[in-house]
Amino acid sequence: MSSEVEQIAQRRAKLDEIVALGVVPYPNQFPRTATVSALVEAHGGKDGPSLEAERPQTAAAGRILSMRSFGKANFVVLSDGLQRIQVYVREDGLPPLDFKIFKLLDFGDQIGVEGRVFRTKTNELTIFASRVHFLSKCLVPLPEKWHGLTDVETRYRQRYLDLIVNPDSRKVFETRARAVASVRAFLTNRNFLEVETPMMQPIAGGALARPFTTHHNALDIPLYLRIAPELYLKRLTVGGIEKVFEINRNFRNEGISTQHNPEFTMLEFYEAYVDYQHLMRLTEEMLSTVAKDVTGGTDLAWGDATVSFAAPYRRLSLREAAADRATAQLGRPVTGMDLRDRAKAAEVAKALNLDVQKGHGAGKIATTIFESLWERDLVQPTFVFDFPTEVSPLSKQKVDDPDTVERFELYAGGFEIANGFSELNDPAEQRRRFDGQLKDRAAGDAEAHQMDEDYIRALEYGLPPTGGEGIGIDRLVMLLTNSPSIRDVILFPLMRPLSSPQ
RNA sequence: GGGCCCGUAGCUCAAUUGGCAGAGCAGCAGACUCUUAAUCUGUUGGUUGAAGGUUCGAUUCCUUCCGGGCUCACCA
Repeated sequence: MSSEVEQIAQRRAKLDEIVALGVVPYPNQFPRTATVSALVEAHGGKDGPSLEAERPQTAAAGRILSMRSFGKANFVVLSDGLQRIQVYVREDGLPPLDFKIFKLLDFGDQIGVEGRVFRTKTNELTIFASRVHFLSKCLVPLPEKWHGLTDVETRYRQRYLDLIVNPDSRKVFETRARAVASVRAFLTNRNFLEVETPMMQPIAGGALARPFTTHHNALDIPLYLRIAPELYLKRLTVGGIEKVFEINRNFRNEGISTQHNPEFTMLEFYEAYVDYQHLMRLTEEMLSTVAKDVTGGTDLAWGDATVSFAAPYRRLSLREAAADRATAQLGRPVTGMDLRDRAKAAEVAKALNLDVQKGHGAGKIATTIFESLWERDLVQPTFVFDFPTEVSPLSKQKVDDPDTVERFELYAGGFEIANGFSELNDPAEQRRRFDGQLKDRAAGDAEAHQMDEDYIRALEYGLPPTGGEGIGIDRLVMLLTNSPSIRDVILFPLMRPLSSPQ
């Protein structure tokens, strides 16, 4: 009998036998003296004779990842989730009760082991067990030791299984943690203050996206899960926090793809008295530093390519770059100036088989043309700068060019990973921009920005010239870990719930 | 939401033109006191994602549904 149900029954019966031996089935603690990782770290470089001389004693604990039995001699691979060490269990090496317990163990069980560290004849670092303690039962059969777990659905739905049997998965999340720590250190070292602003907001602002809605009972008001922290962070800049950042979740009620999860982690930072040129330089410095901290270098493997995060990054003017490629694509001259003219831009877009909607002005069309012709090819880090004002309701216009804002997006790996701009700090102009967004909204654009009177009031107190930027942490981690899907770098990506059988 | 593809034992995968649902690992029983994908002998385990349909006969063909992957659209 060895269907899953039957194997669970067998394992439960073994647990009962362990209890019958007088053992506490689920003990409350185990006093270990070292983690498996610490043992590997401490003794991994020592040879057999030096370990024989030292005879280091240890008490370690972990999950059994494989068992090789020779009857009275047995080898067990023990894991702390990060590293693995072999345990040698022989009948004449430990108390009779411990050996009885050992014989009732299964692949996947949690045990504690006391013993000394040595090397076997085959030079494997090993704990020679003098005691074996039962810590917890794995009642459900685990995936196979050799092939591991490859079914992506199960890996995402039961991430714990993925972490148990696929060491590479654990490495991704170790890397993710180091990347976040590196970003935090980079900014903190430059006197940025880390803050936390509302995740539940009465007006979901700071980006163009559809929010999730919720409701507060006591106040009886609707609330939105934030789509960006932007407007709150700029209120803090008004309040005199000249360098501020937040690393936290945003929520957008939109499609799911290999590059989109409904909740995702964003870094946003604001620095007073600087413009977008400064932000681009700071970004180059930050990302090359993070890449080095996390991977040891600035060259990252990305599929078949290598992405270099060494500064400086290529810079492309949005309209000029779009016009260049449109020229090549259509075999006739298209200029950046053409893309400022609604009729000409729409004509070019149609020639490129792009969808042009009535409400879309020249700026939106130029942006669409750029994305369709360039985005996928931007594998090496590239700043795309000088966006149309029309698609940038929170960015500051260029002094000599009101149709263009001081804004950039950073692309790498073929997708956008950052968005930064000189912040619009003129309250009157901000009100005009919001009014323009309200018209889009009235025309049916659910992602258009809402009016935020409280934010305008804050601007009326005087926001200094400020540069602000958001960096998608999940996408950055995708690049740092060579992960093709955002779900590979999010521990529990959103999945459709499995319907329970009636 | 559209298009294409996938779903077989706990895991990884087979199954010829529509003709008895299989293997390896895991499990179970046994041998084995330095193995490491241990080995050897024996062995259990299936509502082939679900429900219908066609057929003498369906894992295979058709329909619907459920779940997933890639991709397009949308977005970061």
